[in-house]
Amino acid sequence: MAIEENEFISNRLEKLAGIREMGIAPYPAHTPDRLPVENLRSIGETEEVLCTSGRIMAKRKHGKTVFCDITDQTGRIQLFINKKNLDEVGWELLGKLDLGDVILVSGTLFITRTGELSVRVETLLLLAKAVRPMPVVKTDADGEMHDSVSAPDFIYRHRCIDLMLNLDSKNRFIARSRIISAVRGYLDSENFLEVETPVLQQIYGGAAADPFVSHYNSMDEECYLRIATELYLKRLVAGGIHRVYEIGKDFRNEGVDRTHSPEFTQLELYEAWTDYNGMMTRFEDIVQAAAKAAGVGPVAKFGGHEIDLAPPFKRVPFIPALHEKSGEYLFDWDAERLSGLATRLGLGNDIRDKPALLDKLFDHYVTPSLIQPSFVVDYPVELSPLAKQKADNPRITERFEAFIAGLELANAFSEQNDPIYQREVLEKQAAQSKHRSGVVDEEFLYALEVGMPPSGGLGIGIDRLVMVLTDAMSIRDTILFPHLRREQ
RNA sequence: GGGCCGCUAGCUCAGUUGGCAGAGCAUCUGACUUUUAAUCAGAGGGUCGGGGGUUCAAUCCCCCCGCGGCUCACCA
Repeated sequence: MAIEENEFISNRLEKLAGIREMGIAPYPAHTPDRLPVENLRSIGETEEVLCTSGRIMAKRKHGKTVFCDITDQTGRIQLFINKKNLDEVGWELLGKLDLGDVILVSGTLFITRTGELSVRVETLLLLAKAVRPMPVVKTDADGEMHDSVSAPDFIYRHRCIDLMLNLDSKNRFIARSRIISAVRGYLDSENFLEVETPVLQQIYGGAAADPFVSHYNSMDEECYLRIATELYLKRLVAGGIHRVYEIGKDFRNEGVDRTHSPEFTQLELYEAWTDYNGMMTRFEDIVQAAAKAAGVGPVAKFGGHEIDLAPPFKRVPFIPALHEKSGEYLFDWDAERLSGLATRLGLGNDIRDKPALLDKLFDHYVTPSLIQPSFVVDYPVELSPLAKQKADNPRITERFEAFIAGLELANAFSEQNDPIYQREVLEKQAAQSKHRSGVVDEEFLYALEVGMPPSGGLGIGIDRLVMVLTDAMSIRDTILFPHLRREQ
């Protein structure tokens, strides 16, 4: 299929043909040594002939002088191209260059009358001709952007354009990469071992979510994309890898919104000889490391809030907080009464069981107030099938969820390691839940039966962490290629 | 899946109480040897998301569909 034609593309294709007719290869195989644009800036004025390359972002023609701005990953620099400094071929080539073309230039560096460091171009080489035009962004004297690309679907579908033109977006993805790197660095320095567990699973578990279903032809069996790594990582703890983590994609076949993506990146770590208190410290440490990597100070700005990231984070007990915010002792209400309240609040009327109702009501009453980093602790046991109960109160578990800016960022608990209790819970759950077809993960239970040391486990939504640290209002802005419906 | 909003030139967006489709930037032609949102003169560029309906006439009103955003539901 030929590329879609329009005035702009055919225009450029003609120039491309013209360049070929000149005997110039428009996509040469390799380039001579070049300096990053940033290096030229730090060198400043010089009579030495230097070489750099980049994409043409602006072109200002003045007869026999042409000014171009080119950019590479390190920055922008102006080219001063004068007919008298260039050979005839170079000058003819210049006439066939457009915004977006990738070029290589060499020349000396000088400062123009208006005070801008510029390359006095002596040789000009084309490295890649752009046949598709890209939007032009201009910044006026007040620093205001004109014609920036803002349509969300355009940005998500053509991320290459977004990265070229929207500095905020580019910086966000750089920050994301550095955050993940810093998290790894922290965990590695604490002697955690990074592992990889199956993405393609015959039994999925570790969370309550609908999976993506696939089919393995040669085995002729149904399989699933993982929804969590939990049940595999705990087998490793039982096996003696006492500090272990995985950073990877989980897949949940559920609705998409500002804070949910069908494939998202999760860190799960498990650590023996500690409990959920240890996980709070780990979470605080990881947030510190990530914030530092993202260049965020002790106070992060997010959606107009100022968020103080300095530890220790606030502890908010689940049940007392719910009682305080709702003004009612909801934990003592029965399911019917809770359901009535939920319905009146417009929270949906199809929820029947009490724990789910409490969770829903907590979301309504308490979560929006959790702007500053907070650990919601001591969840009702029914909401936490894989967590250990408190020694002095079996109705609640040693579990926390971490919230920042009203976003749930992490979930952690003292891991349940009683194989008899765990089997009961999982079998009951498998029988009731729409998410399981009556199947429990026997290999996971086998590991608990062999014996797993007391451990803490922590899962962190990396995309949401990036949201908080880069002031992104949608999870899609933190994912390079978010899932979109197919274009018709 | 429900509700609301949006879709107009390559990009950002006006607009029409239903009557020849608009601007800035970008593109093309010309002028210009230190400009920087360069400037000046001229030109081209549209299935007004798609389909159907109402009407003398639809980009505009109605219906269906597509895509997107927000929101609700779902979601440990």
